[in-house]
Amino acid sequence: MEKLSAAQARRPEAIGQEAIVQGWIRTRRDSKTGFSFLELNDGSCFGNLQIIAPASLPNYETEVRRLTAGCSVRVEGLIKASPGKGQATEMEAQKIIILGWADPESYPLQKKQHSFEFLRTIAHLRGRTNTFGAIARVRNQLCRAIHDFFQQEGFLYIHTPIITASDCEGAGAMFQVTTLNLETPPRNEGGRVDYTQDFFGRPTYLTVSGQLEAETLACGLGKVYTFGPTFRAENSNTPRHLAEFWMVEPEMAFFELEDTMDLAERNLKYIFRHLLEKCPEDMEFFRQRIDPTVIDTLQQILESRFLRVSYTEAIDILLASGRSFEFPVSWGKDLQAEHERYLTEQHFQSPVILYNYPRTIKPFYMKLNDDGRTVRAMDVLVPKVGEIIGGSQREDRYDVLLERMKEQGLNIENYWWYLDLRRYGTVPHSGYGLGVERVLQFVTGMANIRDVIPFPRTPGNAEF
RNA sequence: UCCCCGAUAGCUCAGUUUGGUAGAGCAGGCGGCUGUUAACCGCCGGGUCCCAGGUUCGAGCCCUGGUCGGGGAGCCA
Repeated sequence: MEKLSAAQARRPEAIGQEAIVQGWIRTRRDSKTGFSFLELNDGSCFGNLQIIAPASLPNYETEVRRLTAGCSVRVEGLIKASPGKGQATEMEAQKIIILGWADPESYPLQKKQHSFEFLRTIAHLRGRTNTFGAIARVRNQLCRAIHDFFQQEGFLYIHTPIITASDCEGAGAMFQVTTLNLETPPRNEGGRVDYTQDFFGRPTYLTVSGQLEAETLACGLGKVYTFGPTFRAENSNTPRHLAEFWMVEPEMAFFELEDTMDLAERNLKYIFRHLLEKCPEDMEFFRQRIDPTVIDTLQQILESRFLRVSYTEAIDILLASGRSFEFPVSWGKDLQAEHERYLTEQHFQSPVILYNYPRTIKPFYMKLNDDGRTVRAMDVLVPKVGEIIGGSQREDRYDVLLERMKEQGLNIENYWWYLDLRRYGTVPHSGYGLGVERVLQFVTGMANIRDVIPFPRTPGNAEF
């Protein structure tokens, strides 16, 4: 007998087939006229497979009638058209084997809504809920869409290192990686820790971005992207930050900033279209239970062109808005969350690409404009979530880059290889970073980033 | 890291204003009813009121400190 997933068994084509399905019970409803309804979910799709368990089953009274949420079962039976509403098919069970009981007195999940705060404390079980099942499936399709998009665009998928010796990549505090004994580290004559005895013979860290390494490969292979975990040791406690998150970083030789904005727009639209096509049930769940606007918002975005607004124009818009912001607006200061929200949610009511930021608020690697005051940076801002893409054209002139590195106090010796890219056959090139969890938040409407990754890492929290 | 808010049954919460040692719904058990579908109806069991001090005849409630969680801010994706 063939094993079917719940997704397969729910399709009308399966009617008439004898099959085995396996999964976890969501709920049981007894009918006194000689059978029970079981809702079985195996994660293969949002919906449950309805099992009809007749009282004639030998273990009906002893076992089937004791099934509660969370129990795991194997069911053999016949898939039939369902006379009830709510599902096309159902399985009439011929045999039900209980694989594992779930004591209802202690099993934490019930057939009701739980708070996301509570579910976070049982992250090992929350994948069995509607919401986290839907997120896992959307996350999967999101990653697939990312790969499909870049492959179709002719990019090479490359792997950049997780462990890096760059002491600063312009993106915040880092986690140190060491095999030294922290209780009694070796010391040199000056009394400082002797890192020549560490595993790599020098201080090393978890990467905060694969960008610099991606640049080296782009300057030889053309269009590349890296996609992996990224680590930030910032003490950030917000619904939009994780200490460990996933990021896609395309890097393109011979791309100017305008090419990059176009790519970012195609990239996001490709993802949104893919998710609407591949996850209609899950997206409908998010629309009904999480945020009623998610589907409409994505569809509107697909039909419109992203606006491109320079930082200077954005400042003018904010100043002319007549709004009183908590943080005053002035040219040269970075935009605050409230400013970005005003632009995306009030003024434009759509995603916006801001570009040409003041040099003083951006990292060393961004290309200086001819005005000497701004750099070729671009951020894609979306309503509610804020920045989901940050990118730039990279500085490709050796002298200018060296000057900016000194300006920002970098240890030049660690970046000799990065400077070499400008010393030998330098080319204009650009890239950006796309935060996977931020995109997931945007498309699902989930308010807290800790609920779009299975095992969130945040300050003080590394359970599971 | 800063500023607010919160922690009461397995879960979601009320009770805090005005101190007098706890309630509802859901979940669970039992019974009823029904091709049901977050099923429905009745009964029952279930609490270290986050922790440690303090005030008081008496603290879930007031005070102090801590722990954990949430929201906002900064940093950023």
